[in-house]
Amino acid sequence: MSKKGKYYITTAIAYTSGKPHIGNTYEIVLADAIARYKRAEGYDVYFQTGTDEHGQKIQEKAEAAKITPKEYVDRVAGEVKRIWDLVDSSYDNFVRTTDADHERCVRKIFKKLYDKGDIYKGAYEGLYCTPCESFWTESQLVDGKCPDCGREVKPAKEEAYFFRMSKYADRLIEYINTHPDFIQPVSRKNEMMNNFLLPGLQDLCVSRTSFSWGIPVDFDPKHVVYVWLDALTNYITKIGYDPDGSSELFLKNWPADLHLIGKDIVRFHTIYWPIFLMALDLPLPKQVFGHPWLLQGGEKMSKSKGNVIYADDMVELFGVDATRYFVLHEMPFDNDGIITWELVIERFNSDLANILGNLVNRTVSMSNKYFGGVVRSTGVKEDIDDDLKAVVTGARAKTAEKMEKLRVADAITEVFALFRRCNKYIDETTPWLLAKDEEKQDRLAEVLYNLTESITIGASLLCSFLPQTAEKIVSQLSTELRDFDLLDRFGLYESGTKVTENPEILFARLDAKEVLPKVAAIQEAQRAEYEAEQKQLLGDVQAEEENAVDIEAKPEITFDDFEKLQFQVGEIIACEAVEKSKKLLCSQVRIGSQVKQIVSGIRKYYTPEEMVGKKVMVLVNLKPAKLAGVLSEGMLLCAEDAEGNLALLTPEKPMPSGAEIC
RNA sequence: CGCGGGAUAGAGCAGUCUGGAAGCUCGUCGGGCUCAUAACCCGAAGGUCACAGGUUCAAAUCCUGUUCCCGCAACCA
Repeated sequence: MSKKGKYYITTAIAYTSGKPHIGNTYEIVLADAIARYKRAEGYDVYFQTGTDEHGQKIQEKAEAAKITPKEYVDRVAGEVKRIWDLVDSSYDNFVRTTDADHERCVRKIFKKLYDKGDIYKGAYEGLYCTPCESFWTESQLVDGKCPDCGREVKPAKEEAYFFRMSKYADRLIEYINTHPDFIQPVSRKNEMMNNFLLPGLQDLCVSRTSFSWGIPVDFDPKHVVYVWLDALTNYITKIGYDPDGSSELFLKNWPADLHLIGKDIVRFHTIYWPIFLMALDLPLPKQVFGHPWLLQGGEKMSKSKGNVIYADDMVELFGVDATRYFVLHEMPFDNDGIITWELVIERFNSDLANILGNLVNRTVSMSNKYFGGVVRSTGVKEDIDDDLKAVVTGARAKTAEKMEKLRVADAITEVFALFRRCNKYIDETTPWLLAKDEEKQDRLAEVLYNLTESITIGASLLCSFLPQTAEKIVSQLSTELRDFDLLDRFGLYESGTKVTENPEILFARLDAKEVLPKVAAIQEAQRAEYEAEQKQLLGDVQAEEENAVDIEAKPEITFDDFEKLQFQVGEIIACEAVEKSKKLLCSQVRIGSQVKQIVSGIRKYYTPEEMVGKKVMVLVNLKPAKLAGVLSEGMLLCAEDAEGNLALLTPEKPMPSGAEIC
């Protein structure tokens, strides 16, 4: 086969904060299908995946589990790799950001960028969001909250290193505009341009001192390298990039042909990553594809709902190839896809069992029944054969066209169109009638030959998507998967070959009534596990000692300033949760002779029932505002500890409603 | 008026960029067939393409407005 050149494909490396679910697993299967397909087409493919193992979140998780971060990531990375192997992914390299060679190279890269002046040392005074590991400026905050996750940000100051993003912004904009295929699907490109590039890029803080689980900065070891700089560079470090001289593998494979990632991290891959590469004087990847998500019945998967679907559960119930088939077939191109157990069963039965499995089975059975298993080409053709042959020999081109555009779901549909055509051919030729006619034995043989040949070609196309099944099929036909270059030719199946005598059922039909109870058991176990985890977390919190709290001091105010605030005792006479909101309670508060409606973010700490009857401290003259669409005419005062737990303030002795607080 | 995405047959989706007879798969109903895993093949029913305007010879597709849904964000008052 003629070599078509190299093809370097990567998935995002999985963050090792927990076990990946089917939505995460989808990415590796998709990448694997593309990698296998490209190999079959004759490309020299290098397929890299792995795990992203640094960061504060992991450090915290490890502490919670009372093990070292390394032990923690070893455990999770092992789990990730196990699942990747379980779904038959054919990666060439499974990388971990804790690998020594990666760490060494990241240090060098950081140093190089520092020496070059693209990274400079500064002091960061700003607001920090712990879960996102991100600093934000006042102007970036949306209503005082982290614009990424919406959680609290804390004032923090640290000495830090910054990357001059703005220096490269114009070049990046130019690149994106002149390379329309760079960001796929296109809708994401506009998002990046409008939201980040055109408004202007800020310099990015690329080091942290607030935790230690990361790669130390070479020349200033109390800093660790920002996780994204660490993670993104795996695409080059792990194929042998080195500022002091790169390996053959790197020189051959870079730039990457495709970074396959989830749509949530498009920003990092199409803005920060290209800019880092420009700074290193390296070419940019050819394409970044931000794939959509699989949603469980239209909802996001969450453990608390017990609706998370894991690859190993699916594999156990349906098998590896059925799992691969579902995620590949059901995932649309740029909108989110839906997965439910019912849909999986439906696809399994109608496509895998009925269309494909049954076709192979009936074909092999007929060869056995009529010719003792021997498949012979007799050359007794009829016009009706032509359409079959046209469809079969044209399938490769059709599939290739879809794959070229990364339309993997459509590509697999094309392969199944071939099998559907075969089923139709059986009806058109009615072999069972031919069998009854002595004079038509040669025609019958030719029909079965055509079918066997067609299935061989179909299986050869299928092998990128369902490798095990493709192998099983050709094994039943006593032949081998055929080279892609030969798939537009009909008639290469060796005449006189004897197929298997007892064809194994490829996919036994499933009965939803039997499968769904197993699903229910899985979901129940998940909920139980979640509750146990929550209980333990709660226990840990309670066990913690009571800590005094220091908060940042505000500027001194005058008595006149204080006089502007009017506080009164209010009695809560009614209270209900605010719909469409997770945190808010809406209370009717009697203050003297008037009643005010006040919305408070305390749902986590008080139920509506226990609120009623309380005498509380109210800031009365605050300008009314709408929260989550509900009018709020004041503020209930609370004390807050370091964890953000809240307690309402109430008069220490009984006081009437409306009493002034001064 | 926070940002973005969406609304096409009972279900899941394509088609929208580049206007030109509403499509695919599943399900339902009817028929055919019996080699096969109650599988396969053929046919039918089922849609005012969310709603209302507009542009056009022609709109699911372009424009304007409205409603509803979903992410994210918001939500400490």
